[in-house]
Amino acid sequence: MTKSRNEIPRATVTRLAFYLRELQQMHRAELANVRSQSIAEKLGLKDSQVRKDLSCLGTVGQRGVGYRVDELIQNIQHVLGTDRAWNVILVGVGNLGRALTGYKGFGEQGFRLVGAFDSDPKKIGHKVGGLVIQDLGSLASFASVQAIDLAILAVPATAAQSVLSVIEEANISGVLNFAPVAVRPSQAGRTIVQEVDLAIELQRLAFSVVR
Amino acid sequence: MTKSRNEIPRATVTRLAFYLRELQQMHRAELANVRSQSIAEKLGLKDSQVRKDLSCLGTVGQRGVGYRVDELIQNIQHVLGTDRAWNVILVGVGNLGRALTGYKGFGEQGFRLVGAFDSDPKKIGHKVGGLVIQDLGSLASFASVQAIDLAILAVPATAAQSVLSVIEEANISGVLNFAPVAVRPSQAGRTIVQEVDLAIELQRLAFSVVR
DNA sequence: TAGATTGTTAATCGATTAACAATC
DNA sequence: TAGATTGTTAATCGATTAACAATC
Repeated sequence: MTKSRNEIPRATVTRLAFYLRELQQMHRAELANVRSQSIAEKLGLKDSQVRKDLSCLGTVGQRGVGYRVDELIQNIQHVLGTDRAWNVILVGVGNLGRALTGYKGFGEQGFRLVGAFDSDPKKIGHKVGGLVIQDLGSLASFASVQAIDLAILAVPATAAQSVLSVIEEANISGVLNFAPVAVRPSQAGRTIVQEVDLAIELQRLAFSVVR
Repeated sequence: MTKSRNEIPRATVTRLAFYLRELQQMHRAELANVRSQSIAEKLGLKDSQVRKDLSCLGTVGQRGVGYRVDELIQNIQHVLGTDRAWNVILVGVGNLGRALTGYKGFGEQGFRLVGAFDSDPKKIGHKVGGLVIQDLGSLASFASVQAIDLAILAVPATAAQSVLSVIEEANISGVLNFAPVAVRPSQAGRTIVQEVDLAIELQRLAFSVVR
């Protein structure tokens, strides 16, 4: 079978999100049009790469002119699924979790932080970033009322796998895992986990510097 | 020209850092040996992928037995360059920056946070994570005395590019950029920048969930 | 030895790039 | 029209995988 029209390569998806970031900035600067070369230069890519990626959106450019910034933004958001709001909860209100509740970037891309959970009784009831910290035990009932799409997992490594089970049982479909351990969904193929490890990013940088 | 023995693909470098994380956990659990299949299962990869990656280390496995955990750890750290300590500074003590000073994972991988800088006079002189916040203006002189290897850039998007110039002038060779904007080193090829964007990670997750 | 697991090959798959016809 | 820039092709490059001989 040949590749369907709207199957988008993972590498392209990542770049589309970076294009979006630049385009939103251009939009704020009131630029109406942009060429593939301008985007490419900002991100250190080839212009042909940018055009190839953008062609996945279902053709929006004008030959001789370029792309409309606002149209591109809408198209990318539609492909990424961020043309609607996503309800997100934070699980684990430690050092990092606390910072994430104040992170502006999530809201700007349509991710609404609507709940915060922890298992430490000393934290429960206190507020963080405008949210009352709730007990992990009430996650399932909360999720069934609130329609939660995603969870940010920011608990210690030792707790990550078992907390993931709780998240899975609450029927949350995606997890962004900041815990420095690989967690695996128990039921095959239900919850999607995306790993983020800040120390690993630093290691990748270190490697680049040494070479 | 054929590929040199110690050129390691970027994709492999990233996975090696993940292997390292698992191996360190196994080491703490006092496991002496490990098979490629065990590592693969934990991370959702193929065993042949793991073996291929590990073969970049210059052969450490024993047929019929597996790999020695401690040997593997040392080899990966050597390749990544984290078999020595790295001096890191934080630039931008906002919400996220503050959390990063308390992030244990950096220290565990050999990254020492040795300085914190901000341009806000109200913050200067105060302490964060055991470090006195210094003025951005004193970054260059601090770096010349302290031998700084890397900088974590956690300033607002609007400031990122100009602060990068300050970092470059201080001869710091690598920057981990958390600012949600692409920054480009001014002098060609000197400072290496690695982008991390937490909102983009959430967008990638959203895409996976929708598909 | 028999059983297990690596190291490596070759095939396949996916991603990047240069080039240029199409066309605004 | 002339100039510019897209959209797309085909070539190249890089990464993944199955399979199995080598060997502990």
